[in-house]
Amino acid sequence: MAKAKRETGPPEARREELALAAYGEIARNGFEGLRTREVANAVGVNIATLHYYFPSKEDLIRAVIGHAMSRFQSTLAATGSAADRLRAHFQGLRRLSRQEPELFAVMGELMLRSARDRSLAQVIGKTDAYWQGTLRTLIRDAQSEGTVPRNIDPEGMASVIVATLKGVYLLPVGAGPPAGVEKALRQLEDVLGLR
Amino acid sequence: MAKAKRETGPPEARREELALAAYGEIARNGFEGLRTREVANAVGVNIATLHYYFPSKEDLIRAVIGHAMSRFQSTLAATGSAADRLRAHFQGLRRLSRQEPELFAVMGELMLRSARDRSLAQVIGKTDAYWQGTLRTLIRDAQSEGTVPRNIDPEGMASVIVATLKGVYLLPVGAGPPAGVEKALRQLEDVLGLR
DNA sequence: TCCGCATTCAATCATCTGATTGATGGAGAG
DNA sequence: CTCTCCATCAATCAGATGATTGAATGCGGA
Repeated sequence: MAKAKRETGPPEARREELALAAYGEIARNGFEGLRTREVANAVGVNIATLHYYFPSKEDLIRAVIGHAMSRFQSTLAATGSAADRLRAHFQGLRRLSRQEPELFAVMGELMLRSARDRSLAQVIGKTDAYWQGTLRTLIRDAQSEGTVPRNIDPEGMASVIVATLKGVYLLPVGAGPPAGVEKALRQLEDVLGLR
Repeated sequence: MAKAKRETGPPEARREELALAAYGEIARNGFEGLRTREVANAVGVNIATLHYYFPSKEDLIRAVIGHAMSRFQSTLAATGSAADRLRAHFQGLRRLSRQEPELFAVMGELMLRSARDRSLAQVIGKTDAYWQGTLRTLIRDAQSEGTVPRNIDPEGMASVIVATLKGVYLLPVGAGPPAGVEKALRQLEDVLGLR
């Protein structure tokens, strides 16, 4: 259209490029090590240019949050029986942790930071509630289908699953071998009767 | 006038005071917001004095790590049957999270940082292994006692418990109400037949 | 009393870091 | 061709931050 060529055009690409670079920077160095200069450098751009797109560092961080959260929401999409969708969820997280380990590093940083950032806490709280609610429903449905044992409380188990996945994926202990991860996941699946 | 009299007990007192202040600072602001000046201020001491006891910021952080880890190890001490000791462990964590919430904030920071700090990762990895190992043994013993169901894998369930507790306590979502915490803990206790 | 040692402080340094300013090149409109 | 923005850059600022220096202050021993 006539005027704004930046709404969806190439200039928007630069914006995303910068947000992406910041995302990677946080994954590698945490918020503690996030430097605007490094972000600009990674894109091969002047610091002033970064501030042209993001007036302040906080604005840049907001963009990173948006990116991370959107990446994450893609893990609950699946079809089939409730049990199948639960299996798919676990499997999807396994795959995601292999293909995009940075995402989990960033999510961990975001969760910790949410303790000191009200607006961030709100964003995360919402995603969290949706996640847990979806799991609760899936567990309940899977009980109706006869897959998940009846003596399990959907609400409580949803809490356990969410907490376990957070603990396993967002707080890595031995940087390299995800041995404990698989043990925990398998045990969860066993309790749910998914194997 | 003469210099104000210092309240020196043991020569280590000032050192601990500073480490404690840094500990509190990290609990409030995270590593991201740790400033040596603030730490010195909190103790009412000159920055140079801080550097007299801790040549570098890293040295100060090491001391904080030591303090946090030692505080944490006190949660596994208990006597009685394996089931009782498991119950006591959960109960002890509930109490600790009420009485020393800072400890969990700091532990969360440490866990995240361990991804970028090899020596820290080693310290935490050791504590983690000990924790998980103890739980595994307790679960196995509780199975012999007939409390915990036989179909549970002690190794896997220990992983689940550790991960769940980390997720629940170290990655707070809704800053205030620990509603989800209690749900998750109860469900874990139910699965273990502890209630 | 004098000396040495342990502590502490005021002042300062060197750098880092987020942010701003003014100028420049280029593409499209008239 | 010229005028006008958009995007970008080099240079710079102001404040923060980890660390150092050299000088006090007080205490115990010789």
